[in-house]
Amino acid sequence: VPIRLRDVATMAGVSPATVSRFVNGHLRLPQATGARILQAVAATGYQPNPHARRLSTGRSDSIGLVVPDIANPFFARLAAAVEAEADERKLEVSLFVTLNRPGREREYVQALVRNRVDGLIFATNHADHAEFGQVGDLGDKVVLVDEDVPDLVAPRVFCDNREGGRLAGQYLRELGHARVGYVGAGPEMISGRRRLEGLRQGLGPDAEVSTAFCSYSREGGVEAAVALLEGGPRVTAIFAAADELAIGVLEVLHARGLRVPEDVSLVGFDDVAPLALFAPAITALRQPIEDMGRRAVDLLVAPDDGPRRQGETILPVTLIRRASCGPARSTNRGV
Amino acid sequence: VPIRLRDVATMAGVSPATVSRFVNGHLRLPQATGARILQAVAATGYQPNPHARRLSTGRSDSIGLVVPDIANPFFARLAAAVEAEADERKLEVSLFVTLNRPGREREYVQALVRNRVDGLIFATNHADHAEFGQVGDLGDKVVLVDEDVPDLVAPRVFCDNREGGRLAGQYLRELGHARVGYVGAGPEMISGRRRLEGLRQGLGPDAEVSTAFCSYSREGGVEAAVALLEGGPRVTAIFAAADELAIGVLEVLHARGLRVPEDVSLVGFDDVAPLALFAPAITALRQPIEDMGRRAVDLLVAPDDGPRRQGETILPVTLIRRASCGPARSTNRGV
DNA sequence: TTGAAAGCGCTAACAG
DNA sequence: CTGTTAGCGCTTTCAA
Repeated sequence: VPIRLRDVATMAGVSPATVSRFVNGHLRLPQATGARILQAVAATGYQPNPHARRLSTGRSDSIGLVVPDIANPFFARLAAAVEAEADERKLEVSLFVTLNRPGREREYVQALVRNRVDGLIFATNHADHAEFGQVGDLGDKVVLVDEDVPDLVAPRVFCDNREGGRLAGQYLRELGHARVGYVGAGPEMISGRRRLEGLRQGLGPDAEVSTAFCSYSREGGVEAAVALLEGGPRVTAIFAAADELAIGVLEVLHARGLRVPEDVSLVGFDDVAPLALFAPAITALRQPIEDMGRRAVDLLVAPDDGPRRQGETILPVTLIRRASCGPARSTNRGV
Repeated sequence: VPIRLRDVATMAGVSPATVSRFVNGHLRLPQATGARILQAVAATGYQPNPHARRLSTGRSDSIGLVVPDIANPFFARLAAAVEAEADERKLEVSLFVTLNRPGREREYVQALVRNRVDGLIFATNHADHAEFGQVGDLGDKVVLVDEDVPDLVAPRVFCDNREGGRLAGQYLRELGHARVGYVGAGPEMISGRRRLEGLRQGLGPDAEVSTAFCSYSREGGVEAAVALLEGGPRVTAIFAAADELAIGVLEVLHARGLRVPEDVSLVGFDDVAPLALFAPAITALRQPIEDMGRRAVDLLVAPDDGPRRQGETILPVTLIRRASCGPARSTNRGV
């Protein structure tokens, strides 16, 4: 039989309201009374009924994490960070996976509006958010992570995409590369746009960059790599705007007998896969995922008018140099 | 302003009870009345308040997924499968990450008992479940996945651990290996015990296997590999009972200048990491994680007395042959 | 068949 | 400062 607040109250010889206030910390009680209550709670093993509490308060003390695919290591690590931070704040996390199913986002907003969750941490990796972008005022209950949703008013947590691109471009330029391929999201996505801009900036005005836009998936990387190989000028290096893309590119390169980095250099982005053990170990920009996840929760629970609620939070990226980039030589077989 | 059931009822000219019954499918209504209700729902955009419903029914229509670490690709993929299956059944999933923090498991059981979730899918990768094993009757509300918790009465979903070990052993024997190292969990864990038994069985009675027990983590793999290298007889092949372990072993091998498979062959387990792209591509037993996750949800929602509720469900594993295993030669440098 | 009313367990005005 | 009371919004017996 479940123990109710009332049972505890009876046992401690006080009213339910007193117990409620006391256990929720809204009330200081004389030593003796407090002890009696605590004692009754311990004796009965009382645990409050969360649904009753939620119905009464209108809060759920839980947040929703929306990701395209939790099997993707990037979002899995984001989830780990979000869960850890939420846990510290006694918040439960509900997992919502979109798998790019249309209409899902609206459902999650409904979940929010109906107080099923107190807030939403929203991560995406594609650009199609027709419905979601249009929802009106979500009252600072949503935080966007990693990718933008145009027209949606909400604080954002991004890594420094532009700087990441710039770092890669600069590094490649130092190695002498002047014809570089970009594999990644197109300008309709903020990550794609900024990384590409950064890449161009880092490479300098004399470099030539060929772009092959694709979705963030291994297949996307394969297709883009093929497109790069078949059309346009030969490149001596490829910048792939995600690990999975780099993996797809690498597969194509391997399949065509192109060596990395002797024939083509390769830079990835995210650094969530065990890139160090690949053949060759892949150089990549590392996103501060843990920080991003924790910060997102931070922002979500911050008071509505707090200073941290506005605009973008940009967290720094790091270039992790491994074996997949080498000097551009005139003898390169190129792509 | 939120729309309540009552508002819809008023608008449709019926009582709240009727609307409730109708929208929950407990009641068939004359065409006209039904249409009026539907119309009112649509017009107002009514969404039931989940907390009120949960309080009233004592169900939450959500399940808890307990994993040691969601950043671990194995559990991330398990989560993806569980979420997908749960979603199809209109079940929400709450994510509980233990990070091996003691006492957590008791909390999750409490969550279960308090109806915060209707059921728990429980995955672990260590053996210490003192408290959890002791809880009494969970009323068929828990399903164990991937690893056992002794003394806990609940249906279990495992991959065919013994067969996995056997397949590896047999393969290695065919390649001529007679001195093999085992890196993985010890006999206190069902995965460790069965995989090792299977390995011995597949290798046959004449083979010699050295064991290095460790926790399921990259560091565990490193330590175990070092132990294997330093103590005991040289081995010509290593069976690592998890991908991460194989990765740790590979790191040590690389660091010591040992070539795979020329000097040592290596077999992993799980096949969740992008093993095909490693140097060398790693041979591994593939677990049917998607099936395991879906089946677990299945079992959880099955009626209490259904035939599927009892005992273990064993799902088949597959040996994926890649480049990390080669013939045992007398010229092997060995370990 | 439909409706009125009680109640799920908790919180928070309000009153004493 | 403590207790009484009225909900939170839904489901569901029970009565009509």
